[in-house]
Amino acid sequence: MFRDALREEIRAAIGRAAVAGRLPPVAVPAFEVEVPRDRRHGDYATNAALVLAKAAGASPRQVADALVEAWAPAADRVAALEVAGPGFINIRLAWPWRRALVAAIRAEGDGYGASTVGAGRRVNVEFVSANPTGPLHVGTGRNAVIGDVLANLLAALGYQVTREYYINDAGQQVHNLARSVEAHYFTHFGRPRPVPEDGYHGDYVADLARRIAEADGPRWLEAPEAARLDHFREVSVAAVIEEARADLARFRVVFDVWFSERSLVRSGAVDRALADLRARDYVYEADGKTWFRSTAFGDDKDRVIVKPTGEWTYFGSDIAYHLDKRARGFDLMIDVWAIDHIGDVARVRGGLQALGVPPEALEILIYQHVRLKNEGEALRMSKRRGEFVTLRELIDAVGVDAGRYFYAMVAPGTPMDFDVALARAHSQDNPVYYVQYAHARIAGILREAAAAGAAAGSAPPLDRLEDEREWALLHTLAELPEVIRAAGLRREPHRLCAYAREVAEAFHLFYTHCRVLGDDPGLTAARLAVVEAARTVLRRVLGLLGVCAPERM
RNA sequence: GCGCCCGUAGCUCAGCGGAUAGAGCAACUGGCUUCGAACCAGUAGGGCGGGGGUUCGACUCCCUCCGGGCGCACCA
Repeated sequence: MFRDALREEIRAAIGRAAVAGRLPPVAVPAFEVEVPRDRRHGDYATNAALVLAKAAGASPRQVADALVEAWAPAADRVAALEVAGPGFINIRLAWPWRRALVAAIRAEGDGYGASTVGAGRRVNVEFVSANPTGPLHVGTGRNAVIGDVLANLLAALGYQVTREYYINDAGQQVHNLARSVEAHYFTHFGRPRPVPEDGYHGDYVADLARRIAEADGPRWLEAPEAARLDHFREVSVAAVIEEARADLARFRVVFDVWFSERSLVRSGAVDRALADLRARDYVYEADGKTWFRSTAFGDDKDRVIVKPTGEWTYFGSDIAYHLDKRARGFDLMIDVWAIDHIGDVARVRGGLQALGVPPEALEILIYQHVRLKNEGEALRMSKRRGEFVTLRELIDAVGVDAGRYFYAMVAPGTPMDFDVALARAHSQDNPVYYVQYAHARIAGILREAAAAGAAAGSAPPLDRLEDEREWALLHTLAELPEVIRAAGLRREPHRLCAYAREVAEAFHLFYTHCRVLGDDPGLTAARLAVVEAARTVLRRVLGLLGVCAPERM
């Protein structure tokens, strides 16, 4: 609330300075009100004079002096203005305004930090969408957390958010899975067959075959191959997806829509997309295949869209899939993809653009791989070979809270080294506990207060707040709306973790120096109000991260 | 070879064009008869891969080189 208000005051001051002839009448440039890194530079600082100097034809410090003179803020809002450094104006707030934040946060409650910048626009966040050919692995965990936290952030910003999982149940990979299950099925009934070279080799494949054998007996041995593979594929995909759904739910990731690629193909949507592309002259036939002119949209070569067999490539159905999302009324589509798909971005964007979808309607959020190590040894993961660490194993080892925080903490664009052994050993040192501990301490204070009959009440005497440590905490709490906005609009969930740590640190400092429960009922009530405000913010941030805010630890 | 991404403290990572680049872990020192010590206070440790450029100001933007990752399928 402070930053926005200050920005307005400064804008007005620039106008007044111009009217008074202290500044030439120039267009007001974009300027910032920010929290200075060094607290000695005040509570807030603005670079308004620096960005104004050139157009004003004066030195930044002269402009700053003029602005300060024209501003002359109310004494109960701003305690001091100071021109410093190259021409910053440093701002120190007065206590009456500082205290007003406590009342504001208490009034807004759990809604504090939300905004309406999304204006109800409909957003589809598609994430995870792992091939339904085996258990989710630890790399997927990163995708799950990035997508889920981003969805939470967008909802807090006033977007109408749908979480979606695209099930690739139509292509070669699920066919390979079916053939792998088939091999185990025959083996199960004493007719050993090797798992195909390009099949899936994990133990779970044998489990899938055994489940079919137990349910249906040997009757598929003599069934027509096509019917058998169809059935095996369908049953196996359903089982794998069910496992994924359960693992994700345990990780507190719940999807609104599970969208089947197969259903899309059956509906004829893919054919219609191709017909449309053809009508617009973006496809041609060559070498017995149908090609899409993706080079027209910056791709480095044209892409096959229909194979010689008449089957779709994944790319064809992907275009139809995104068109389907548009048809369902989404203004914005955000796909969360691992870095290994980066080469596909241009063609999918191109395909949609060719069909008249505006480029800004699709955003692809690329995140770097999770590199696995075990005690320093690099671990190569391969779902085909059945060599991977599952998401479930990770959660078993470190828990949901530490796992989610761990993934959320790192910027999507940064490769993440993940030492499994270290993750186990260090789960007790996970920064999430620092944050959760602050919340548990707050809960403890409020328990004690209730037991002693103390409470902030509806109108605590906030004028009793005058300690700089109290303000340091409030100052941090004031940033929540800004943090949610930045994290959501920039698609950078990790900012929440940095902020959560700052809030916890400010609270721990406050706790160490400012005794809450004491002999002075007025001071106790005022500080309890601060504690409640801190609890509101911590809950909110942890809630957005999908991490528990514990009452006790 | 081409395209995209990443190089910041011993390790893992933050850093929104601004003032003396931060945190966690690891190391070392000190603090519990008072609301929870999963905490706090302090010491030590890097000048941001190299070089140019833009800017009043660059870890941040541009160019280039070096190192690493991913991709360059009729797999998804």
